[in-house]
Amino acid sequence: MKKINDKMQCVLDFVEDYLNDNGFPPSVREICSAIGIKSTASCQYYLKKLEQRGDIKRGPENKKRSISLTDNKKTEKFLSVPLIGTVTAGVPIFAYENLEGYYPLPTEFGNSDDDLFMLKVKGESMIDAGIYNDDKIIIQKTDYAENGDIVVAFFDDGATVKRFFRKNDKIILHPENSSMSDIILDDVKILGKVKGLVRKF
Amino acid sequence: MKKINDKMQCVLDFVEDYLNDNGFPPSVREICSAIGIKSTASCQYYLKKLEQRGDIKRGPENKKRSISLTDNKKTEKFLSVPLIGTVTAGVPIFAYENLEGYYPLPTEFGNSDDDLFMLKVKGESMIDAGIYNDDKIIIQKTDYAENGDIVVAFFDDGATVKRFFRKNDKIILHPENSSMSDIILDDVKILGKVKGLVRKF
DNA sequence: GCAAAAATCAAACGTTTGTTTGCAATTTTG
DNA sequence: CAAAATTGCAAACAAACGTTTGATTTTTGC
Repeated sequence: MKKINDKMQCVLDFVEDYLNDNGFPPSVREICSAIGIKSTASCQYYLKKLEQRGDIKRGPENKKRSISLTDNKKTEKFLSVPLIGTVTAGVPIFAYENLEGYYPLPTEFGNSDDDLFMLKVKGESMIDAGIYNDDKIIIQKTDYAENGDIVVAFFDDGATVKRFFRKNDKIILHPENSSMSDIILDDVKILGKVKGLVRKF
Repeated sequence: MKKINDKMQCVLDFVEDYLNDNGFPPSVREICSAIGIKSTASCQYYLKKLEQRGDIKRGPENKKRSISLTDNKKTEKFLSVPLIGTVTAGVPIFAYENLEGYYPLPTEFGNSDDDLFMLKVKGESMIDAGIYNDDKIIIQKTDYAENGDIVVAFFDDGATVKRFFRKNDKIILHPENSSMSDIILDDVKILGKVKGLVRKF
């Protein structure tokens, strides 16, 4: 009884697809007509087996459309991190206008998506640290940085990615690019630390 | 009519939670008792408003439990790509033992997860191309490559990442690292092309 | 080839559930 | 304050749906 056969797979596939397409589960009769069986009893028959195998779960008796996928079928946990478009002076970073969408990330980057965001890198100022133009960097919100951290800081009316140092009461924003020079400031607004990046070739 | 008020928010929250907990949507009456209203008509009233605002979607008339969240609420679509641990000679790459888990990726890397996999990079042979040790690279399965592609090839009993060239009937696997030299072969088994990477600092 | 098991069906039944209607209470607005 | 809009209720209807039963067909194992 542990084996899965064609029809069972059909039912399972259909339920998955239907859920993906509609956001709610199919009814028994919808499954019937989808996989080409004429009796709802046959469908029940398969559903019972799929439940026994642990592929699906069914709600309490008589609840309409109460089929759900079990965890081993459900997509694994992941983070959904806001991808910020442009950073402009004045407008708060996380204003809706700046939001380009949400980006899925594995949980290894954090436990909650609350303190993470992403930013598209413009420029070559960090190429020696392996951060290239158009990379999407993953940033953990914080206003504090330690020496050597790669940070996103507010500078010159926009966000900039640099390596951070504090020396003799001055802040040094160091570009990892031998053709560029350090930015030295009295104070700086730090948006977060760079925790990772995603690149598309 | 564009504003959301407490009760509407309650309904919306409940629907979201219910969907998360059960995998299928609540019925109108369940919403009623959850948020403490006694008439199903009142619930319809809120559901209609939420639908007008675009927060939820409702299925065709009379379909039971056909509430779904709209895309701005739904977790966006994403890919679930297998992350391969070690590549060993003999064992098929996609053997279960080699599978370290699944990794979420945005859909910009492909439409289906079928032809993608990921690999953890070991070594420094591609640092000049911005691929570092311990990076996770995203690979599209293919056995054909064009000049200049960064490929994953089977070489020396394992997978190696190199830039690919074909010249005078020879295959050149070129490491992007000035301290390493080209590998020249008569033939090579290509596993795929590198499409992107994910790095964790 | 035959008996047992598995798969499928049609039909009917009772529940759950979406929908509607009409009216009352409350809040907002001019 | 009166009119209008909003919010709420109870009740009843009809549609969609899950479930069950018992029979029929198909497959399987010997």
